[in-house]
Amino acid sequence: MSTSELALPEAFYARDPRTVARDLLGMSLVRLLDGKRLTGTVVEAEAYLSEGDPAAHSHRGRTPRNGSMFERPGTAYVYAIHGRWCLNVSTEAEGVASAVLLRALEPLSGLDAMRTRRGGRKDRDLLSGPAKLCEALAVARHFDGHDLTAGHTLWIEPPRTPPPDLEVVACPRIGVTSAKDLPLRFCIAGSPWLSKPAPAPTA
DNA sequence: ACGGGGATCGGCT
DNA sequence: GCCGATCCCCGTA
Repeated sequence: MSTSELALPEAFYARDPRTVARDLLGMSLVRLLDGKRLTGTVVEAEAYLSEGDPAAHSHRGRTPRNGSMFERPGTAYVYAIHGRWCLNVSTEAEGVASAVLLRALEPLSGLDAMRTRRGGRKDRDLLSGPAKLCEALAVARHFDGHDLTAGHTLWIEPPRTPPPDLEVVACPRIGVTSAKDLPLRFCIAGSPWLSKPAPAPTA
């Protein structure tokens, strides 16, 4: 069907996951579903590093599950945790295991479909968590290995009207049991759409 | 408003 | 069999 020319290219993802996570803030995630366009603005993302990061799934080497983390930058890595799906993007370089986890989005379009899929929860809770956004956008295991740079069915693109001067805060990641203190969670400061509040930016 | 605990299930030991 | 890169419900204030 349709293919978007706007999808962020491999070169965007072929950088340090911290840089990619920060630069993804303000971008639009687009999901084509049943002829409808469901979109949201990325407001929260976490980096998982290829080296010195015991919280990364790839820390103990390649397995059948985490293989997409090693694929070319811009490849989707979808994994299950506690019976739910979460969406990552592979970063850095092919053969190097690093990724950015999409943790929260601000709803932009296709809200009715999202509300249906999320069981009529408050709009505030449609996309405010890594597994919530996957449920709202119908992202599941079949997207593991999907090429997000192809502009097909699921991709990320720049916003129509670029927001002026985004204020970004970095803080520790949510839910990890190791490497708790690394400031690898990146949020748009003051956004009401985060999975959890983030500290105020240090002036 | 906030925090504790249970549900849930695929992947790995 | 155990352990999560989670979510939701149900207590308390």
